[in-house]
Amino acid sequence: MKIATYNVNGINGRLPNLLAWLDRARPDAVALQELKAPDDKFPAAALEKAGYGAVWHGQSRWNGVAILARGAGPVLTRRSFPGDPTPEASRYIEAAVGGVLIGGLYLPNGNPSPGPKFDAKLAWFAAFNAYAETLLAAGVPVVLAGDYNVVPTDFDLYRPGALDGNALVQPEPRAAFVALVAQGWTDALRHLHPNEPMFTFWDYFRNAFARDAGMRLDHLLLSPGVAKRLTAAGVDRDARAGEGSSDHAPAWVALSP
DNA sequence: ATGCCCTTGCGTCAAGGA
Repeated sequence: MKIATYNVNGINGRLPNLLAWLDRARPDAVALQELKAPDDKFPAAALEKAGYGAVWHGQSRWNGVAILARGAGPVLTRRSFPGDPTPEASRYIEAAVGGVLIGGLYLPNGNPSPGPKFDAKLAWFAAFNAYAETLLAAGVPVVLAGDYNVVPTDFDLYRPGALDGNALVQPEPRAAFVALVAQGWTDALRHLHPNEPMFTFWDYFRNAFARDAGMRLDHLLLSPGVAKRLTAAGVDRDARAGEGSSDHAPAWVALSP
């Protein structure tokens, strides 16, 4: 079973890119972020035609998350999590696919830092960590997949110091990510690739992708039972290279049955 | 210190992104 996370940066504007990647990568389940589309503009018919059922939580212009499942409908469990400080923003969706509970998240960016947006990021992160702990306590197979808007360490960044002052690299969100993983989750890409950066995002500015001036922002955290089934993990960089691509690339894990 | 580039909306600019 292959599970991916992909910040599409506008699902309608980049629908051809998304469909082409689905056709190549054939993931069984996908968490999507930054739909930038309200619920009634979600391209359900086009995805259905491509063989994917979907549940979504849209919002006009910003945010927006969805979960896709190949050859099936994801079984929706939540469109926000208990304790979400800003449930009016579409940043979480959760569904069961193939016996795995998938939490799809889009954590607030938090810039500029410091400031109210940074404070809101930390508040969202703290509330999410509390919810994640209840998922672990439930003992069910879970994958928390999404754009965490955190560069966990300097190794996850093309040049240490390149983002000084940026909300993505501040000690507080980094500590929150460490605390989340410490609950018992496995950071799948880092676990299987301890010596490669595994970037998932490259700025549109300054020819960043060609220079490989990237960062690792998109993560798949596995509950203990799922982690035992982990056989491979990667980033589909070719999806970032194409014309009209998102500034993120899909990240994925493969699980044994 | 800021812009670079790119998205969406009822819009020919603003706001958010990272």
